[in-house]
Amino acid sequence: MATQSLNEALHQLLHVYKRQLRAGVIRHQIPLSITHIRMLKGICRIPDSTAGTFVQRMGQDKARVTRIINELMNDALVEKRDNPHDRRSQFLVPTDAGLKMLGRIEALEEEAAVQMTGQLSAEDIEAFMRITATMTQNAADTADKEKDDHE
Amino acid sequence: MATQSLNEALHQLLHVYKRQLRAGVIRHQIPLSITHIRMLKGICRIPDSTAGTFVQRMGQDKARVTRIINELMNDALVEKRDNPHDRRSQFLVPTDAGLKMLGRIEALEEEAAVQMTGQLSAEDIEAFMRITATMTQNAADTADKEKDDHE
DNA sequence: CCAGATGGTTGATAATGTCAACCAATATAC
DNA sequence: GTATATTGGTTGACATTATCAACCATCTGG
Repeated sequence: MATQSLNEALHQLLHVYKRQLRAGVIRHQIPLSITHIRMLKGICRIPDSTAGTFVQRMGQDKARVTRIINELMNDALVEKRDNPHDRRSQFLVPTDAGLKMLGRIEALEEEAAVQMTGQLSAEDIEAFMRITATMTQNAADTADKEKDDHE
Repeated sequence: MATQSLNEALHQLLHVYKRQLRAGVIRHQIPLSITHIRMLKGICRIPDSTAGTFVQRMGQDKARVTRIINELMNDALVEKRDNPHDRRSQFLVPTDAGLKMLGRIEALEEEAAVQMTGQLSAEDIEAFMRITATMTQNAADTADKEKDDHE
């Protein structure tokens, strides 16, 4: 298998996917970047969200997670609540405006998925989900292994 | 099919893939970013490369392509040659140093591909390539359609 | 009680990506 | 032959993404 083509295929997919999302963001008039959208979505859907749970789940740098959360708070889309179990940490909850924004985000994501998957069978999509889950796990395992090697 | 999971699967894949490549860049001591690597690779492999052909093939913004080329020239990895057919345009060719760098790039990409595809069958990989080609085409078609709509 | 670890914050920087305005050259239409 | 439109590429500017380091407050384990 040409390794070149796997690498290049991934690059191109990443690129067009992001470009498509950005176009959708404009079309749906969502005043948020892609990462803000993902995070707001997560806060709306997952109870007891904290900065730390996003670091875990999204694999994002905690500095960046903090900044995104602050920007969502500045936009009055989420609020912080005390975490009675750990005063270092705060729970994140959506505001009414955040919940309303979620509706538009869901429309955007539905549309993006439909566009991406046109002409693909349900089997193909399921295979894609399974294969990308494996690839993601492989890549994450490699990174963890490296980190451990450095320690 | 949960549209959320397709979107999130793509985000996570993009993220871990890039992180893995960056780790590989460090490990192979390649003093280039991912985009510089892709472009140098393209220049080494494809005759009559110009800024314009990269814009076409990689779907990248021409401003960015120009900047990357300039940086590769500054690093003495590529050179420009006159294009006798069009004085606006220049052919890009690798230098000896660029060709040597290609060897390391190929090692990096081979390793990244092997890591990503661990535990996947040849059929899975082939399915992945086919499905991502369709998705990339779908997303690109959507973007082109939109652009036409605006004109 | 205290050293070490953890959750989160801020500063700084690099890479990626886009848009706009521009110039030189080419192509097209008349 | 010439004016106009288009194209290839350049530069300025800015936003988003991503990371690392240093730090503070708090928690954990011995």
